[in-house]
Amino acid sequence: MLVAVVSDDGSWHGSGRWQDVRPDGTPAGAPVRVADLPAAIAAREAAEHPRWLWAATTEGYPTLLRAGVRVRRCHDVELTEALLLGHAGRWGEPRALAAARARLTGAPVPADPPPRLPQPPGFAQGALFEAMSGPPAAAGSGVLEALAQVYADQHARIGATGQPGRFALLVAAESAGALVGAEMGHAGLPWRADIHDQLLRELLGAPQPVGPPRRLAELTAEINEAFGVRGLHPDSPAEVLRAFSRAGIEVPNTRAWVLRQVEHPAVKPLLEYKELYRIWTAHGWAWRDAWISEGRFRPEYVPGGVVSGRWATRGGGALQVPKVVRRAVVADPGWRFVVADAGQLEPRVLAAVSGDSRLARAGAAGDLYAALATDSFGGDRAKAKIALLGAMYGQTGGAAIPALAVLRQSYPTAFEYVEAAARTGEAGGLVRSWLGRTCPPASTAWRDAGLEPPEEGGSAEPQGGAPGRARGRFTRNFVIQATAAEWALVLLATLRTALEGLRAELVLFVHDEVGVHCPAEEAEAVAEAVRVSAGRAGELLFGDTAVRFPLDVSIVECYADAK
DNA sequence: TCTGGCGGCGCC
DNA sequence: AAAGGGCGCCGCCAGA
Repeated sequence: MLVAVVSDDGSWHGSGRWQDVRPDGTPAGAPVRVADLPAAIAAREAAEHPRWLWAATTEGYPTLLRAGVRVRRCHDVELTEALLLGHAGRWGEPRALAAARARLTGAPVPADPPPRLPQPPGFAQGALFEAMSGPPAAAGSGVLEALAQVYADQHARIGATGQPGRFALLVAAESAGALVGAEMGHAGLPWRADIHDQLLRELLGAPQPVGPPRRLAELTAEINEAFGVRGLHPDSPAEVLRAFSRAGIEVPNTRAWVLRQVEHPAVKPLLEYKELYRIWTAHGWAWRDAWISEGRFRPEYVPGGVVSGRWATRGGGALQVPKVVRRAVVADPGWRFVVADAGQLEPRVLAAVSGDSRLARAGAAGDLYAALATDSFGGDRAKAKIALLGAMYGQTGGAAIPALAVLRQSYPTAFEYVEAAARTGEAGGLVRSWLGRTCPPASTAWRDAGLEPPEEGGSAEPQGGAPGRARGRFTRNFVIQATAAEWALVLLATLRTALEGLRAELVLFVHDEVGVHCPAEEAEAVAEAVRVSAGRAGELLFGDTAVRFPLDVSIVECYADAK
């Protein structure tokens, strides 16, 4: 059963209405008013586990979670609309429920509300902020009708895609991902502020009332001494470039890998400075004070926030936590982390989607690169790896050239799969993931490249030169990265279901890695659930394929000890 | 003084 | 080992 649901005032903790809807989107009963939305949803969820049809998971689900209410399934109209618009080559059009309905009725299409700003928990979330942002778009009368009407239309549009079964799976996974994202934000990642402080002091020295901590100040002095100057700021690329120039060394920029090739006494302290400076500014004491509360790091996840379908976060940098800082991620007493990451996910995805049976046979092995090396690269694993990475990312030079030639020769089907995606992109066309997520049109890429977008109707014009090649690399990678993201999303959704009935909670999801926080006695069961879910994800996406998707699973007390 | 673009680096 | 694809975040820097 599908149940359209809306909050009367958008708060999701007062009254609301719902209405049963048939799978084709036609109403299956009259609207029903409920006085206490969280309580009513909880009761109905317990009774029958309906699929909840709502405008956007981000609108109400966090509030429901705070009220202790979880749901098993939903259909997120906004995320689905974004997928369908993209599939139709209409990337970037407004995706909110109100916009989707306006397109159906011929009314003027309202723009989406601007995305919220990054906001650490507890900051300005009171009445003032809510008053400033106004009532949510999905409140008020007519919303139930809009939900049913737009759902029916989306149902029909999914059916009209080239691969309706796959696209339906994508829509279901995207909605499930939205639930997981909210639940992970609610649960938070266990984070020991005291250990964080201790490791910052070990790395950086004591924090100072004003200015950088002791170790950074020392390194600044060392760098100045090495250059024979005073007052140089190591964090100013322009000043560092000038200092090297005065020393007779011309470098194109001050990136770490460039400096590593330079012989000069300033290089060593500069490299150490960069590393520590990054930790201080991005994950130092200020970050900890803003983002850690009650022993938890609660970033705001944005499922589908990246064009490839990967998640993004709003504030907090949860997907870029430096490895050294992960020592602060410690399970509660008596609890463990089960951390699992997919090994060699992207080449396995290429093997599966391309239908290259020879590559798929290699993908059946635990080490795909090694199997590939034995098969065609004379046992040279490094060369096999370079070949695959080069093919997926569009590398054109260096050591990749001979490796790519071997790949083209021995695995022509897989090679052609990514080549075709690159050609399509360079010609201004669109490519799709396995389940049907579609890349943005070329005009977007051109804007990103600082060029004028093409004239109306000219989006299929080929674009030569560097921008065209850049778009070719983008579409080449998109078909792989977006499909890998789908595999991970399906794994996540499957795992979420498998964890029902346990105390275990999903607390971590980083592209191809998941983390579950659970009582120690549940750890083995959780580890097994993750492995089973990975297998299921492969089957759901690719059906009968020789390719396997093995996981590295660790049971640890500290995240830094995973793998 | 404020702001957008960019350099640089963290993660996958 | 590097470069190639995707991001977010920070501070610098030049221009309004």
